[in-house]
Amino acid sequence: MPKNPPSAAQLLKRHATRERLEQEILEAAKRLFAKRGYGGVSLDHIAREVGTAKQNLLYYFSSKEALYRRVLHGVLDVWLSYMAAIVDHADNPEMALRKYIAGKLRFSRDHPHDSRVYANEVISGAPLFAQEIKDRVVPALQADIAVFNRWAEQGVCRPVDAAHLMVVLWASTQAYADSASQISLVLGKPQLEQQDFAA
Amino acid sequence: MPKNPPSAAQLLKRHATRERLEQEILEAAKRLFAKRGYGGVSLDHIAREVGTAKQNLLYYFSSKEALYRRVLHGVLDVWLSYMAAIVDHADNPEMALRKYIAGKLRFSRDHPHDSRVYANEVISGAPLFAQEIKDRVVPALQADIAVFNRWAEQGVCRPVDAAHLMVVLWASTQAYADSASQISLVLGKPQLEQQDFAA
DNA sequence: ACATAAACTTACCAATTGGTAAGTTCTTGG
DNA sequence: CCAAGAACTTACCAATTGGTAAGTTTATGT
Repeated sequence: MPKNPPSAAQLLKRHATRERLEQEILEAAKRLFAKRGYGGVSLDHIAREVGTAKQNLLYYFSSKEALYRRVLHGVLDVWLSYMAAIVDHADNPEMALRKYIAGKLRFSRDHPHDSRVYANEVISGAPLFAQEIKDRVVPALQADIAVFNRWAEQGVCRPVDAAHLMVVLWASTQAYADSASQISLVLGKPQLEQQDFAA
Repeated sequence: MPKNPPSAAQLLKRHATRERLEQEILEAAKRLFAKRGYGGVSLDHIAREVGTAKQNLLYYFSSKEALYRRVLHGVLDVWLSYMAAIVDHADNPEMALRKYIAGKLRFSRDHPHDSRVYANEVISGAPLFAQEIKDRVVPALQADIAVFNRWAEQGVCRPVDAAHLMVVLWASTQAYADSASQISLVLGKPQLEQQDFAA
């Protein structure tokens, strides 16, 4: 009775191809969840977009909710990666702010789907997201808030309510992804960048 | 063969009771659409919330989409009613801005469901809303933008890109309704007002 | 060649979806 | 009391939902 333990190299290759399709699924699911929200998307929908069968999705992800959770997790990864900028320039408030806003605008421009999935989840009260937000987002935000408060103490910038400032920054930059359809309706064309750095 | 044309008074009364239930349905639908989005809500869901049968909804509204359209229309009514403030103080920029921000914050506080329905629709690309936005929202916004531009010409305020200023204002104030769950997670308590007028 | 496991399909399933058609109850004017 | 319309239910319907179970194909190491 021959045993067939696959070699390490083959395991890696399989792992790679599997991950590729998995990523494809996650990507398609993200797009659809971004547009229609969790309840508005069916597994069939996602499967057709990827070009496979619904049951194959369930081979990769044990349930719709599990798939959605993975999407959320990935979204949060990207989001946080764009958030790290502010601490890097902890010496110069204006520079830090500019970098920060630029980074978040880049996030909105480069990852609009991520931004919308995030927004959808927040609007619906973050039923599945609350714990991850509490664990990963809140600490990051509070670190940033702490930086602002330190600046205020040192007199290097005006004393603002940093928490609410963060809310305003977050909302404004996020808007350029979430409300893209409306903004382009108002402006005529979808443009960004130059005008925004003024505000 | 006796004919029974109902009297004018009775017609009014019937009309009134009918409208009351209709409003109840619209209210419940609004809450649910706000939380779960269009695709995430079923007619059964709404009917149960109102305490009647799904088929009775279809007696009042010819289809799910028709109901949703009515909800959207109502949301837009409320939204626009809170938007009229800025033109009333077309003489004093700071006063106008304060009134404006205060009004939109009041909207977010008093009508969070409306705000979220609106946001959901915008995020999903406004598939059913585009025309109404074009007809009703865009003119209002452009009127406001014109006011700002006039101020800039008169030198009574700094020359800003008014369109983007409106985007930022809209996003920031809206956020206090749409992202309520996240904001309260960051702050600990859900509070408003005093801190915001500072920003 | 061949066994084995991974990758993918086919065949179902009960529950729910939006919607139609045909009743039935309620109200009201005469 | 009764005709008549409005308000509401009951009974369906085909299509779709998320999910399970049991196949079948494909790749791979020996």
